[in-house]
Amino acid sequence: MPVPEKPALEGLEDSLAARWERDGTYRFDRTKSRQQIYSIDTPPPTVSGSLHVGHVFSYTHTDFIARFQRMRGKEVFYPMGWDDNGLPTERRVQNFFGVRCDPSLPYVPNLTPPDKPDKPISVSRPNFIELCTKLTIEDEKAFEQLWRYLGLSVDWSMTYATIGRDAQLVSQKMFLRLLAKKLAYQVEAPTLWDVDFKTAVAQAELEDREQPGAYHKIHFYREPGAGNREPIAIETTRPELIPACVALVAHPDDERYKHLFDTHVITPLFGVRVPVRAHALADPEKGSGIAMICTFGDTTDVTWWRELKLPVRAIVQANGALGPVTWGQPGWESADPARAQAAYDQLAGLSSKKAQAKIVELLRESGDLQGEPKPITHNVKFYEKGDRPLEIVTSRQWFIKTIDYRDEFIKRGQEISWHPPYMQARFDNWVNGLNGDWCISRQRFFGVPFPVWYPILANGTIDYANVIVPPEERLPLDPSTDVPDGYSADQRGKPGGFVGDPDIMDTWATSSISPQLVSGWERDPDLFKRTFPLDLRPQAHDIIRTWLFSSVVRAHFENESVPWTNAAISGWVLDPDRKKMSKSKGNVVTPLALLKEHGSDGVRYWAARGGPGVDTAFDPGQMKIGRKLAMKVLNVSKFVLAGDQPEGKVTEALDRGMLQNLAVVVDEATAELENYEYAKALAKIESFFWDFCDNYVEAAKSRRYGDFGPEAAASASTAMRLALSVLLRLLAPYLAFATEEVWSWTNSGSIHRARWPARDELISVSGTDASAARAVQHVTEALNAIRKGKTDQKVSVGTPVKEVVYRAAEDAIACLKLVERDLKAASRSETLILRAGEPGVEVTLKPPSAEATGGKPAEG
RNA sequence: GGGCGGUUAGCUCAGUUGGUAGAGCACCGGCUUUACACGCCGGCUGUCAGGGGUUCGAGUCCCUUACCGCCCACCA
Repeated sequence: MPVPEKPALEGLEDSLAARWERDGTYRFDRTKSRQQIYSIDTPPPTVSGSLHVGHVFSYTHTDFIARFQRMRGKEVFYPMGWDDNGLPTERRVQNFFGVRCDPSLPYVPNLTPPDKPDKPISVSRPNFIELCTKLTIEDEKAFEQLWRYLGLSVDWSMTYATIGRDAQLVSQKMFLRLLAKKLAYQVEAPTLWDVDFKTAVAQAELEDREQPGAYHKIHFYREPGAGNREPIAIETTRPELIPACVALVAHPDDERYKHLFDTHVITPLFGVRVPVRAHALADPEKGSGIAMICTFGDTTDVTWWRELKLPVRAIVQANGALGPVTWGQPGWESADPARAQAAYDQLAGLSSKKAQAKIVELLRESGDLQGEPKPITHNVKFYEKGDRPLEIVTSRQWFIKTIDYRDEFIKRGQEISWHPPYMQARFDNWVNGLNGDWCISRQRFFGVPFPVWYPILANGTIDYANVIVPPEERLPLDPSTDVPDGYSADQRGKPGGFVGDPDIMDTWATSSISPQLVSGWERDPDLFKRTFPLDLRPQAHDIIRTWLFSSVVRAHFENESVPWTNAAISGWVLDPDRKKMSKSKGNVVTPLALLKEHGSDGVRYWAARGGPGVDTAFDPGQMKIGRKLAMKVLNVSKFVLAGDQPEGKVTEALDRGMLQNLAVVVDEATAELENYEYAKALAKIESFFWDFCDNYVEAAKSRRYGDFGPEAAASASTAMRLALSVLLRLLAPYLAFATEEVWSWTNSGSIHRARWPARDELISVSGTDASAARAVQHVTEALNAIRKGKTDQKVSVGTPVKEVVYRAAEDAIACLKLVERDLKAASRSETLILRAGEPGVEVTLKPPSAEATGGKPAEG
């Protein structure tokens, strides 16, 4: 392809993306050995949302590394996944199709949801999943287009979906392996619970939100005959949980309450006899210093309940409302059951919030509320996607063991190279701060089901202790539709029959197996051998505690290995208020519009300036600069490559010095990129590139035009072409489009499969004499001084002048003698005098000629 | 309360093992210069967050304070 007359960036994204696809430029060659392969565990973006500028930022970082490794000669394994699993998709499907999932229904083949049903229709879980797939497939196409336009060098023949068949297979198989090793277990226990989604949630999915609340001072009483009848004042923010109170607790050293320890007190309204206990977690400074333990108000209650071995009196149901209670029954003993019942009946069926208002009335009437509630704001735990505070509900859930293995996880963390290194501390902090095993079951529908069933005993109760496990060959399966071996379908739900586990796996339980999923674990042993453990996990820092941690757990238990050897943690994109861009309102920029406006190379350049782990400001100004850089690449390339330039030996000092300096840049940039410091590498490359354009090319230009004969010209053009070739390759990971465009003018293959530059290809041409390298630096200084001399006299730097006298240190002058011809030509002076001495420059203009004076009127 | 990161020119950020403060943008001025006006040249701009210490010498090392961001713990 010839050098174009007017090179342009417009349209390169579409035309080159199409060419890369046609030529299979990024196609993974799976015949290469593990040594030759560089494998990436790409994060699958959530397709139910939309891609934002933060995604563009971090995915581009991965692409820099992928392109660098590919040019270094590695065969890059770079798949892309779609996270179409989980609650966001489920909610969208419900609204879009007007359906609800009912796992008890059988699968209906070829189900089409009606247009606009009046009320949601119920469908089976497999049908629901089909609809999810149908909806997300469109999103995935749009995402792929954006990634192609941005220039991600992904092998698009290797995509996966987190709800896909393989993802289910791997998730279920790895779960059964954990079960067999007793690393997964189920237990009925208090669990953090979202009352709207009606599902358990994990520690990692919590967030705190500031909420208004109030301290209520309420009265408990000592048992008759156990001392004075003065009420004991307890401060609580959740008076509605008084009926669930199982004890009071104070600090063991608290003198105010020591006399009450191991005595009993009576709860207000309900007359329940509860013990007073001592526990170090009770804070004497807080409230009245003595607290109510309820089953369960918060996680501290759970701790106390467990450690003090207290009974359960649970009142909050799965839907968040207070459930029915018959007072006087075992577990609900009361000194006055009729009174307790009368009070409780006014609370039953109400949500926590409404029950609280009601019980305040009741307490006021009975005189057990001291003063008025004192409003406060406090942090309350929420499910990160939820709308109401979490409750703690006792339910049967699946767990993966983690707390007993914390030390092993920390050791795995040490086997991973973290980029930047300090991110490892976040991992260590999280692991050391774990306070319970990992709850992986969710009471939702759109996700990977637990592939197990339970027998139903003759009396109709479910025998959870004897889990029915399928052979691995049957996976993936859905226990709500599939039937366990040895049973028939009509035995489902019947005494003597079976029932499927109704739950699905937590989103992190399924996404944590992405290393095994992409590498073909247990499905493609050949691929697995060549890619696992992977070389790189790129991801953002906010999900170290979730995705990164859970992936380490799974690989540790299944593969006895780390899942990958490098973790590259990218920062966030911040808006001008220093808030995370994707979270604050009204600042989300459509990525495609951004790419169209500034060009993909412009946006890639901006992304490249945010180093690993560094939160970076959204800055269109940087994108403009990137676009200018890309444009400059096109233009200087046009100059260097256009026309028939003579080839020959590189003999001139200026040329050899420039190539030597470039060799240093190659070494430095390579070292930075090997260390995942793509931003630092770019800064060095870019700085050299501009110096090359503004100083070297300017100084060598006259000679290359042939002003000093063909051999001198050949030296210049040969050196320039070599330098350009190296610079293009150094810039290729960043400016994927502009560099490919230029490369195509003189090469047939893709620059992205070209060899990464090495110092040898430069040094073998330039030699290594230090004076030549220094001469280039001195030429730049001299040129700058001479240009300043001209600018001071208000003439263009291209103006021919009569005489230039340049003075500098003796060794600088000695170097400049080597390149005197070039300097004289670039300064456009009839006479150039180089002199050792105090640094300085004198530029003598030509006397104004008759035509010049006549043609240009003097300033007024 | 614990941990991690940050605070350098109006803005965005570099500053490797301590050795006279840098780049780009913005701003101002000059320049049709045969690759490029998406260009070229020049100029202006700093108590390196505050305080203390080590040192001949600190943006850089140590201590400390403040502020910003994130993570965790606590939230009766």
